[in-house]
Amino acid sequence: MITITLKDGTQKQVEKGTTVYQIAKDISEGLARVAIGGEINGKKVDLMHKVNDDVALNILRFEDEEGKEFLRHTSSHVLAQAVKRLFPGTKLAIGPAIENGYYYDFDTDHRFTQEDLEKIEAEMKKIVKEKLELERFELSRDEAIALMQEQGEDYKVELIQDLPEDAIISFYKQGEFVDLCAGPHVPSTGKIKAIKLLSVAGAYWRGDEKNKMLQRIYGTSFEKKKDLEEYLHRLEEAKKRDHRKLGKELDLFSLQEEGPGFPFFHPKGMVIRNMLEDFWRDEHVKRGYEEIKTPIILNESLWHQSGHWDHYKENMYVTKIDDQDFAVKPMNCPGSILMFKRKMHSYKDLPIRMGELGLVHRHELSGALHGLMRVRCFTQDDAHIFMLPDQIKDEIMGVIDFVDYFYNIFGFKYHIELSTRPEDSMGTDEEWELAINALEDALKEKNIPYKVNEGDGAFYGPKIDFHLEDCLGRTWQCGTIQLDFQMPQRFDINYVGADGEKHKPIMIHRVIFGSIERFIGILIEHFAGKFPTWLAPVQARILPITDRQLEYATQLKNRLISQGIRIEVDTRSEKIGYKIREAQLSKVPYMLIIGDKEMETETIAVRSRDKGELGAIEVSTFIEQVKEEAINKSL
RNA sequence: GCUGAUGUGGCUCAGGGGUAGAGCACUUCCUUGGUAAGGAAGAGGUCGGCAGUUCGAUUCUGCUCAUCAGCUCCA
Repeated sequence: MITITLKDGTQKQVEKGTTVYQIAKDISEGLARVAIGGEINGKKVDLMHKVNDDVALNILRFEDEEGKEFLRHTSSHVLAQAVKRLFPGTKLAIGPAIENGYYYDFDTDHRFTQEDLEKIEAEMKKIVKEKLELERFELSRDEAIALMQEQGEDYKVELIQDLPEDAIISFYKQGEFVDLCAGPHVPSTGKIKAIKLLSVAGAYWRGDEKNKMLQRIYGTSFEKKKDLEEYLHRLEEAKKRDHRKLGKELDLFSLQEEGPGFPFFHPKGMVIRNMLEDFWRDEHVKRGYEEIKTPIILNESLWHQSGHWDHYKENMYVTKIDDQDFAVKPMNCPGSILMFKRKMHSYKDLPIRMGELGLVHRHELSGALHGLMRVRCFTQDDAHIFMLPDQIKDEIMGVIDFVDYFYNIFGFKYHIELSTRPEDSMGTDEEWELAINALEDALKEKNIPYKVNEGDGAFYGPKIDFHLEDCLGRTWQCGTIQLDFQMPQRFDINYVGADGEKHKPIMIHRVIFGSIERFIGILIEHFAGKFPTWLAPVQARILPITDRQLEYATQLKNRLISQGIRIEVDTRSEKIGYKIREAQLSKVPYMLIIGDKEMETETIAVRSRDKGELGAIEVSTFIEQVKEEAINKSL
């Protein structure tokens, strides 16, 4: 007999080799029906798992995130099984559960079409109806390889060969289908109640672009039909607020064939951009930053000195001027450093905080371009802080507070990730350790939880990344703080210390928006185009009821413009209902309706985009309200 | 860059080997209507670009460019 400690602390004696399913069943009949697996000493296992030692067991249920993951994992096997049934000879690669679904990679000469997806989905539903039980079995390495070779699964053979010596090689079998898999799974294909295949796309074998491109089928599945419907609904909602769609509809920006990845900002998009930049400037002045502007084209020797030529050249645009090589800047730091070098600095001057809204160009792969989120030229709201070693922590914490303040203005939640030294990097181990420790210390002192991304840092230093969460729960990397001991050495920049000797300052690179272009893209989706009053390209639209009010409308417009309110007049001879509809669709925060009544009493009938009719108020009252809303940046 | 799909008036899309069509938007006229679509007429496109097949191509083929989905990469 062995002892099982359950999550609530109770203990239970069971026979050695008892399955998790049996234990769940013994605890309660009802639990066995909703259980899909367990967590033994923190490791996830399925119901088929046999318990052989004293362990702590936590029964996982369908409603748990883990439960959903098991279900998606099994679904990927069902997908593979369906494909094997319909397209024999297809070779299987890998098929994991992912955040909202699963995928499976296939190698076949047949090109999967949309119709194929429908057929495959139908076959999957059949497999679900068959309620095939999943059986787990283990094989020795040689047996495993032999089995997979027999089935012609070359990719699986490769996977097995790469498994570590002591790995347990397990398989799962459902009906006629057997797949190499570590598990865990749900006990039967019948547990999957709702299945949907979403798309097919190419993916490299093992994620390496040197390898063969396989075909990847994406799908999702749920234990309840309702959950699937909700998920599909959420996808629809996300589509509706896609910044590329809204950017076109609201006339904010565009991308032209003549400049792939180089966005055009329209007058209305420019208003948003300018408001963001104004806000950015105000806040930086308050925090002791100085603003600079450096050129976008600089000569090759600068980029050699900075290390970009060696580490970043594939992404740089180069040109020749008077027979000399030049490059368009992909980053702003070298320019800032030249600015620092223009004169001698005393230790008393530090920290020096230099901000720049810097336009950079990067040659991104054509397939990576995506609206405003991924472009080839963008403006970084960059700043470089030059400081003494003992100022590092305070400066980093200052930036963290700054970022926090900034994101709250827009109602964003965020989380933080710390990236460490990449393979292609400069500097010594000691410097990297010092830099990483400085970032970690600041985070710990602020008591902020963070995730570590090994090897994901910049080539000159580690970084803290801020990942925004929008209202649909999607995340976007925006702000980053990067610590740099390299550039000051490479450029030999110095300050004079209290001892009268030269010393190397330490440098922070940081952005808050990340790129203004991307940030605007995120804002469009976050607000679904309904910008708060302070950002709205048009804050109010005057809607005259008849042509008799046109002249008054123009006077009113001029009055509001002189008060700094962004305003339009709809002068068309249309009915008021129609004008309201259009104003609402263009997401203007306020509609100001004027008819004979309002004209006589010098009032306006205000209709809010979000709250509907607000009734008639004095023009001066409206002006005050809008001004206040804009100043407070109310959401 | 790779794999697949797409590319028709400002926008959303239909069509199809014999030199193009709808709705919305736009212009003009009628209507002057009080909180999400009043009516009529008009203007607007070398069907992404370049070649090829054909008596004839926007439609078929090839190449190319751009976009979309994903991979890779990233602010």
